Amino acid sequence: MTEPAAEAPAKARRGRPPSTSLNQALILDTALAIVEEHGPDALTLRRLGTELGANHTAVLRHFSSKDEILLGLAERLIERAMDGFVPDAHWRPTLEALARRIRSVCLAHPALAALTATRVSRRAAAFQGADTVIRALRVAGFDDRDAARYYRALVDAALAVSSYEAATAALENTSREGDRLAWGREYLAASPTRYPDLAAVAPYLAQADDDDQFETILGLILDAVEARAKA
Amino acid sequence: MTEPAAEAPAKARRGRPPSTSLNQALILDTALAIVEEHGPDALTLRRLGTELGANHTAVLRHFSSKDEILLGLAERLIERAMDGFVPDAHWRPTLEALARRIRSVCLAHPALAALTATRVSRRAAAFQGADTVIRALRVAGFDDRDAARYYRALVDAALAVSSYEAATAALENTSREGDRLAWGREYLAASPTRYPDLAAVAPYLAQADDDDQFETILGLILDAVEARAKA
DNA sequence: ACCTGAACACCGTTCAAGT
DNA sequence: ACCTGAACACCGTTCAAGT
Repeated sequence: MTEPAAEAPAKARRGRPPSTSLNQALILDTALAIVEEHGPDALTLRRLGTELGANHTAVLRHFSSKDEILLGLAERLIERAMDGFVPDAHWRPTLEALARRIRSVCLAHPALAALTATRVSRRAAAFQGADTVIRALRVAGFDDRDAARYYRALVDAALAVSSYEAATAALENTSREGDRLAWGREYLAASPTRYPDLAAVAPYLAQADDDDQFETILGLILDAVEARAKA
Repeated sequence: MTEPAAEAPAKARRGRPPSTSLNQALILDTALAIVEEHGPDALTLRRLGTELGANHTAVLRHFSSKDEILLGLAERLIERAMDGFVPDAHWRPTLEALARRIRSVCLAHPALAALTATRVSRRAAAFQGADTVIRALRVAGFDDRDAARYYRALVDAALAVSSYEAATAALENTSREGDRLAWGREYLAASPTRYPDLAAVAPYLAQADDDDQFETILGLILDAVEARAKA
C-alpha cells in the first residue's frame, strides 16, 4: 500500500491538482454562498467545513481565524463595487455612480454588508475608489485639503447609510419579526395630542420608500458640495 | 423557621421588596454595565446571571429572549439621547443639537450603539425626537410631504453615521488590532503612480479627525436643507 | 410566581496524531 | 504540507422540578 515517496518536490506531478483540496479562494466562495443563502449567523466554521467536505478545523490552515475570513469577504465587497467602473466625464455623475454602486453591493448582499462594512476602509482594494473620488473633487475645484476632507465625508456617509440599510434588511430576513411595515403603522397610531407634528405628517412617513430616501440624502450632500465648489 | 403564609396577596406586606429579586430595570442596568465594561461580546446570559447572583436562565423569566434585552437597551439609548433636550428657538440649531446628541450617545456607549442602533427607530421613545425634528422642518417652511421626507433622511443619516463610527470604535476596543492609525499610514504608502490623486492628498487624510468629519457631513446636509427651504 | 439544574444542540480554537 | 479527531471552554434556549 505504501507508495514510493518523491525525493524532491516534483515540479509537474502529473494529475496533481495545484492545491490538494482547500485554498483561500474556494473557502471565501463557500463562505459567501452560506452567508447569502442562510444569513450571517449561519457562517460557522463547522458549517463551512461540512459544505467544503472537510473537517471543520481544516479551514484554520488557510485563515488564522474566523475574523480573517470576514476581512477576506470585505475585500470581495469592495471588488464587486468597483468592478468595471468607468468614471464619467463630469465629477458629480462620477460621485453619484460610485455612491449608488456602494449601496447596490450592500443591498445585493445585505448579510455580508452588515457583517463587514466597518472593515472595508482598511482594505487595499479601496484605493482605486479613493483615488477616483479624490480626482473628482479636485476636478470640481477643491484644494488638496478640502478634497481630502470631502472624500472622507462622502465615502463615510455612503458606506454608513448603505450598511445601516443593509443591516436593517438583514435583520428582517434573519429574525422572524419581519414586520418593517409596523414602522408606518406605529407612527400612524402615535398620539396626535402629544406628538402633533408627527401625527400631521404620519401618512407620508409610511409611504416613503428606501430608494427615494437614499437619493434624498445623496442629493442633499452633493448639492452642498456643488455649492461649496462654486464658492 | 416556617413563617405563616399570607392567605391573600397582602397589599402592603411589611419589609417585602416590591419584586423579590429580579426585574427588567435591574437586568438592563446590569447588561449595560457589562457591555460598557467588557464589550458587546461579553453580554451573555450566563455572565448576566453570574453578575446578578442568579441562575443564568432566570433572566428569561423577565425577557423572552436575549434579543428582547437588546431592544430594551436600544430604548435606553434613545432615552439618554433625548434626556432634558429643549428645542432651540430656530430650526437649524435644533436639528444640529439633536444630531450631535445622537452622536454623543453613540460615542459614549460605542459597544451598545453598535449592538442596538438598527433597532432604535422602532421604539416608542423615538416619538419625541421625531416630533421635534418634524416641527423644525415645518417651521423651516416645508410642506407635510417634504417634512416627512427630510425627517427620514436626517435621522437615518445621523443614526447611520453615528453608529458606523461607534461600530468602528467598538471594534478597536474589542479586537486586539487597535491600529486605526494604520489607516493613515497605509494611504501614505499607496503607490503615487497608480493612485496619483490619492497620493497627492494623503497627508491631509491622515490628519482628519472624527469630530471634524461628523460636523462636515452635518454641515453639508443642513446647508442643502436650508437652501431647499428657501426655494 | 419565580427560580434552579440538568440537558440539548450548538459555537471558535488548540493540539497531538495521522498520512 | 495538509488534514483529522478529540478536547476545551464556551454559547442560547427548553423544561421538569423545586420552593
